[in-house]
Amino acid sequence: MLPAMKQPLGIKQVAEAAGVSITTVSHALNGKGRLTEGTRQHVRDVAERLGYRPNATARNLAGGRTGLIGLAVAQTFEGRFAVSDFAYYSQLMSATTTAAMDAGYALVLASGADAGAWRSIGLDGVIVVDPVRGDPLSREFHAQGIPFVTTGRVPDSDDGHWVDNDHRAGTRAILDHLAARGAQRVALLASPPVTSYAIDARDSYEQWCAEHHQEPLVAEAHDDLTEGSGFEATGKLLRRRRPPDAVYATLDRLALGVLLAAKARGLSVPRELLVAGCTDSDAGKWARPSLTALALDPEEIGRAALAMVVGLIEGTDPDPANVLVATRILPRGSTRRRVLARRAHARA
Amino acid sequence: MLPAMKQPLGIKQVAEAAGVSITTVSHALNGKGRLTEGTRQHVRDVAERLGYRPNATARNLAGGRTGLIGLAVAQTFEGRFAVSDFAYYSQLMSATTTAAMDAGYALVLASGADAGAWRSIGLDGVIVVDPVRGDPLSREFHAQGIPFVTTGRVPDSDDGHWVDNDHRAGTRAILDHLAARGAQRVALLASPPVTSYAIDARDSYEQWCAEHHQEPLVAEAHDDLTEGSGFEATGKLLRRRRPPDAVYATLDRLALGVLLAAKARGLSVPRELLVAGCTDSDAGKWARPSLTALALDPEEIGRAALAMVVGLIEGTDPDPANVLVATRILPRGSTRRRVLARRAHARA
DNA sequence: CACTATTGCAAAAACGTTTTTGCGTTGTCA
DNA sequence: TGACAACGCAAAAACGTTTTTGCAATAGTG
Repeated sequence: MLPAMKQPLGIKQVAEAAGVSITTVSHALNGKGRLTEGTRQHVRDVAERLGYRPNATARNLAGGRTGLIGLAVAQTFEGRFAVSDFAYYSQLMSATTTAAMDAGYALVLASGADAGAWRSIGLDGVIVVDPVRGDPLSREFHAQGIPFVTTGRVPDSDDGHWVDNDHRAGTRAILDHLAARGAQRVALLASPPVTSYAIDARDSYEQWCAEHHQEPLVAEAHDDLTEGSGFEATGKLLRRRRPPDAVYATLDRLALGVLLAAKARGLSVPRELLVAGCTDSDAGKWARPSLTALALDPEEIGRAALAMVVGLIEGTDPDPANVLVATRILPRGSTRRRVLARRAHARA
Repeated sequence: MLPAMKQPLGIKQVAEAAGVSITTVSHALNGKGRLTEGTRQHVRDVAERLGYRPNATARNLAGGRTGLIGLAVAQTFEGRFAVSDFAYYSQLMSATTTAAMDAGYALVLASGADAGAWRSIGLDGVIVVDPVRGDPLSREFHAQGIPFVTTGRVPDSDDGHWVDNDHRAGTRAILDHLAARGAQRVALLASPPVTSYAIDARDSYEQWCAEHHQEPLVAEAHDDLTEGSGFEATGKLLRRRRPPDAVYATLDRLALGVLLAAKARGLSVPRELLVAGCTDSDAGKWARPSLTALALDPEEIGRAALAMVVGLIEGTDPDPANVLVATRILPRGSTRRRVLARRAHARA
């Protein structure tokens, strides 16, 4: 079968084959203009027979929109688009993609590593995930006049459109949970305060400590935000003269590191140390003891952010400009204090 | 600050401000044409000062490319883009995104649920993940003449460009591993044979059984491919008159279901039942006993697929048209048979 | 010094649509 | 039957770039 001299199949060819003008073809296929149903159907048939697909780029140029929404993860690690490293990101991305499709948009992915890479893509709007202080991505999109919504707030700047987990309430709730399970001295294992969630957790923690007459005890995970960092940071906490009897880690992977560190030092969880982490994940569910989590709702975050950015794009100014998504506590083994254990603790 | 009457900032405005033609602006910014270095720099300065960003859509229309590569997951569940449900997909997607950025492309995501959604996006190429039998997505892209690469082969059609895990070799290796740990009667817990990996695993298993004079024992996970399905299917296996003493599940989540089922029946893993799963995941690492896995390499798959589709796009016909990526076995607790256990088994 | 290359830039044609405008033709009503 | 609206479609102008072509002015050559 000789491949026919591949002449481009455009609206012009369809018009010719159907014996009408390109205007009529466009109108017929898009349901616009004034055409007899007969003409409309005829054109549709011809287009179908020829297998015509309108050129998306040309359509975008004429229509002034691309149907693309960007999803940029601001917090990257060594330039990699490390979505798979955190279940939260995976779920957020997945739900956002589904929501975007439902709204007639497609999602374009990239890391925030270089803002320039975004320049060559025509985006109708953008969702910036976990913006950092003085976020370059947000600046870029603002400069370009592209509507954008952030997931998490831009630190030191409360304006703009954003969707966020209610970290303040959540942090207080999980600290209350730990206290209710007998914790007398809760430490915070936190990521560096470059994102709003890290800042919120820290602030709430300190406030909570003040209210509960506890001395704040904060360890910061350096390097990456993995189990290794959590392990290391926990080591320092436990070597203190007055070690904590509970740790709340602001990320599940850090919390898993706490479990490992406890095990390495022969500390029993939850008997001698209560552990809770933020963000639920499979790993936490399967760990032994299973990890009590402050569950965020990345899927709702994604859906809300998408709805908001679509609102911005399509002109219906979203009101309110900010959305807080509720969190909930999933109590599991790592904070399950048995009667026996409680007595043992009381003696200590 | 009154917002200035927002006149569009295009190449025309830059040309006017710089006192040159739009041709010169285009040439200056793209490093083409014949211009004095002075002119070139002058135009660049003006463009910079005005904050000019070329319109991506127009550029695409003129240039005939969009810089977009689609990533379509063919196997969807109830229309959702369920990337986050499987670590394999998350990692594949993440690595592919990074690779795409490095190659100067951006990745567009969508589920394979409706092939039509892809029509309105101008894609230079597509990666179809885990195509199913008679894959509608592949058909669509083939019809549109868009270069595409599949990750996993299209069942019943070995042609086309594809990248795949070496499931045949991997399956044999993991079965050998189980046999070496004392398994006498290995069952296969498989997903429905709609994708090439499911088919490959099944074929290899049956072949291996024939060679090792074992009666094949296949259970199929219905409904979804989650722990629940694995649990249920395992129940049926274990209720047989001659139950298996080892199970290989073609998906990690199914394998986790096997662990749960064993626990529910009071069967000790690995002493009384060996368990292995395909694809490594955090959950498997943290499970107790930890799950022996046939680790795939989604990141390499993603990178290879991306390189291949870029090759197709840019005309350098990729040779070979097919790539097999090696797998490796990660032996963990679920197949760790101790001396004592082996003796117990020998007696049984 | 005449003739040809080369240089530096501008004009214009593409890219493939959508949308606005325009213009005959037909139908309606007084 | 004439005026006017409604109808059915075509022509042409956008959309904002890139790329090809063209044309002076300058430099190089015999």
